[in-house]
Parts: sequence; structure tokens; C-alpha cells
Amino acid sequence: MNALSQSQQALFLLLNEIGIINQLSSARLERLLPHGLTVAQFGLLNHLVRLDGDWSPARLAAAFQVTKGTMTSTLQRLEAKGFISMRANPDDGRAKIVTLTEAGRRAREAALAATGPGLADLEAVLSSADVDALIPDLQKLRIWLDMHR
Amino acid sequence: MNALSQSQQALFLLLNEIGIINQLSSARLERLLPHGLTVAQFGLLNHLVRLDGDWSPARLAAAFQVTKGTMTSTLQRLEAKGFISMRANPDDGRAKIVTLTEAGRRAREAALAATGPGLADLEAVLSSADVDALIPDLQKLRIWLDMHR
DNA sequence: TGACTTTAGTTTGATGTAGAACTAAAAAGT
DNA sequence: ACTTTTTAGTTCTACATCAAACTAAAGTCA
Repeated sequence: MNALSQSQQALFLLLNEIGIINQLSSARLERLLPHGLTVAQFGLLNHLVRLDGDWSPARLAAAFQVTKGTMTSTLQRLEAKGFISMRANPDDGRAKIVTLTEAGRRAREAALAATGPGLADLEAVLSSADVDALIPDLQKLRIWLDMHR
Repeated sequence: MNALSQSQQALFLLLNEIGIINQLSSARLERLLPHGLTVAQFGLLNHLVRLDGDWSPARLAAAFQVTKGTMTSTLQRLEAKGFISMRANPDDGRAKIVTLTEAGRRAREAALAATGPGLADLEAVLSSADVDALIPDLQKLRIWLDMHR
């Protein structure tokens, strides 16, 4: 019947907490973001600012661990907003090259400024030390899930 | 410019890890679930089995921390599969009463049996002790987010 | 009692997501 | 060289989700 071991139940609970936190924190972040940016779009802008260079949609999909279809969709929405541009890769007829525009860079700056205070509030509950303590185990879990999918 | 304190960066990283884990673990779970059940639907069946009694869509939405619209959608899909039934509440013309069907109970048992092994695999990376150590801080975070939305 | 407010539920539109089917181009194998 | 396989991207379908607009039924209050 109810054939879940205690450790399985704990895992279920953990994944459940993670699901709810993800939902609530994304909603919270999204309410703060300007230009109707979503968390996915903001993440992509951040990525392009921090890791300069040429990024193809395929590399981005791998970096964010989403399917190519998902990345196509997010890139199209950012392009519609004028925050990125895409051109064909002259060396590879299949590929495209994604570039951050100036407007995209400014939008990312504005988004960062807008979300900072909301994050500061969060520090009231979870100290920097708490966060640092959580991350290694979560990374272990994430890496395993990524390798075994 | 890059005006994020170190602790804010750590928080971003934490939320990012949580987002990816949620994504990957949900996808993993869903591949194992029978009857085309989704994680949301499975969660609802589990809830109804464990916490017997009368549940209105509104109470369920509050319990799962989703909007009423989301709950309407999930309930409709479960009803279409024959796993729950809904009837009007005779004492309140606005409300409905959600009931688990026998087929729903069986589907939940099957789902539990199908996902058990997949969870057992996970224990290889994250021991029961690791999980128990993670949960309190995550709960703290979840509760705060829930209260401040 | 009559007006205002709150609550329950549905619907619609936008977004992110997976997965599968599909096209086109490059790479590998023979 | 020719065939086969892999890779890059898009499109389509189904689902979860939120937010906002909407209807109907209670509840409140003056």
C-alpha cells in the first residue's frame, strides 16, 4: 500500500519545498522586474552580460538546461523587446549568433537595480551563512539530476 | 553598475539552483508517472488520499499556494481522467466539494509504486541525513516567502 | 432591507516548460 | 564520393502557472 520509506518521504518533502520556493520566489522577482521581463528573460540577460562572447541558442539552452524549443521561445521574446539580436553564423550554416544590444544592457542594469531591495529583504530570514551552507548540497543534487536525465 | 552585494549574489545562486532542481526533478518524476499524470495532478491525488475529508477548490488552492484559476484547471484535468469528482456544496451555492474516486485512489497507488525506484536512485547522492539537514532552512525560506507575497 | 464588500469559481491571455516531429546543414564512416 | 549520423533551430501540442476580468452567491453594515 503506502509503500514509501521514511527517506523517500523526506525526499518528497524536500522536492515539494523546493517547488514551492521556486514558485513563490519567481513570482516575487517577476513583480519587481521592469519592461515586463520574466525570470527566464532576466536570467538570459544576466548571462550575456557576465559571460561575454558569442553564444549560440544551442549553447545557451545547454547552459540553462532547457530544451532548444524553450530557448527559441525565450530568445524570440527578448528579440521582440529589442534586448538581443541574432544573426546567422557565417562559419556554420545551421547556427546563429546571439548578441546583447545596448538596450538589453540598460534593461539588465535597471532590472538589477529594481530587484536588489527585494533580495535584501530576504536576507532577513536567511543569513548569508545559511545560504552558503545550503548551496553545496543543492549543487550536488542538481548536478546528479543533470547527469542522469 | 554591477551593484549586487556578495550575499545578494549568493541568494541569486541559491534561487537559481532551486529553480533548476525543480525543473529537472519534476521532469524526472513526470516521466515515471502513469496515466499521463503530471506532478501537479499527482500532488493533488496524494493530498486527497492523505488528508481525507471535504475539500473545496478554494481550500485546495490555498493549500498548494496556487491561484484559483490554476486549481480550476488541474481539477478539470483530473476530473476528465475520472480520478476525482466534484459536486455542488448544498450549504453554499458558490462552493464545490471535491472527492477522490476509486479510480483516483488506484491511480495514486500505481503512481507511488512507479516513482519509488526513481526516488531510491536519488538517495545515492543525497543521504537521508543530508535531506533532513536541508529541510529546516528551506522551510524557513518558504514560510517567509509565503507570508510576504 | 438595500447597498457595499468579500468569497468561490471560471475564463482568457501571456509565458515557460517538455517532448516530439520536422528541416537543414555539418560531421563521420565506409 | 556517398551514405549515415549528429547537431542546430523551429514549430506544434499539452500542461502549469499567474494576473486580471468576470459571474454568482454570501456576508456585512447602516
